[in-house]
Amino acid sequence: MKQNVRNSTFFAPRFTAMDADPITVARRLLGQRLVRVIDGVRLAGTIVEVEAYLGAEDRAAHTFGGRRTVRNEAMYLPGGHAYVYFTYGMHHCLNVVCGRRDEGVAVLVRAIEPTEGLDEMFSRRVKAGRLEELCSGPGRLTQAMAIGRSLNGVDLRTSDELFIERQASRQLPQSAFVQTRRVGLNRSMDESVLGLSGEFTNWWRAPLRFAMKGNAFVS
DNA sequence: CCCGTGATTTAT
DNA sequence: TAAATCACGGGG
Repeated sequence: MKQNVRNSTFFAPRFTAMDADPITVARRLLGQRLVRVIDGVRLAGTIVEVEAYLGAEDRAAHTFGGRRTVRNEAMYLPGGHAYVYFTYGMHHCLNVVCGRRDEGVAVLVRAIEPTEGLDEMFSRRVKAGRLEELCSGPGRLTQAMAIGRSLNGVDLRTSDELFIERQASRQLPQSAFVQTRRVGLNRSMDESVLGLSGEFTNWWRAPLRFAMKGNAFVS
């Protein structure tokens, strides 16, 4: 039975405050609701884990050094757009572009706590495991929600296929989330480099991963 | 720990 | 043209 999209939750207010810097947006995104609509069916979950990528000065960012390629072009769109890329020959990753046009900054969505369309999401996952593994990981959540390159560059503030609904009425207090180094980065980024700001920064150690404290759906 | 997988980037 | 890389996931 397909869920009728014309219900109250479908018209929940959109989360649109994505034109700030990626660290601010990362914290704001925790607790918001990521929504994917396919054939009128809602797939949704609460964002519980994200990572900030700081652009030209960030060794781990696809836009490091101001690099502009066909792949990362969407990351230079204005804040509020989606940057979806394909990696390791089999996984897609979803990023929320932040800041202003041409800044090249974004937030990677690493995990959500699934709340709607669980059956549909399980059926899309090759390995249907426990609920805690359904959308916990950047590649897992894109597979469960059928987020692929066709959604690269869409405006999350206006799209009816992929968007974010305002869930938490205010920003989470610092005590509600943990901050750690980012996952999956090459250790060569451990060397400190002189960033654009003129200060030495260690991008491997930089605490740019944000996760809701004690949440079982964090990857 | 290791490997599948293939687009993208970088080196030659 | 070839090699290396990769914001990962699944299996041992």
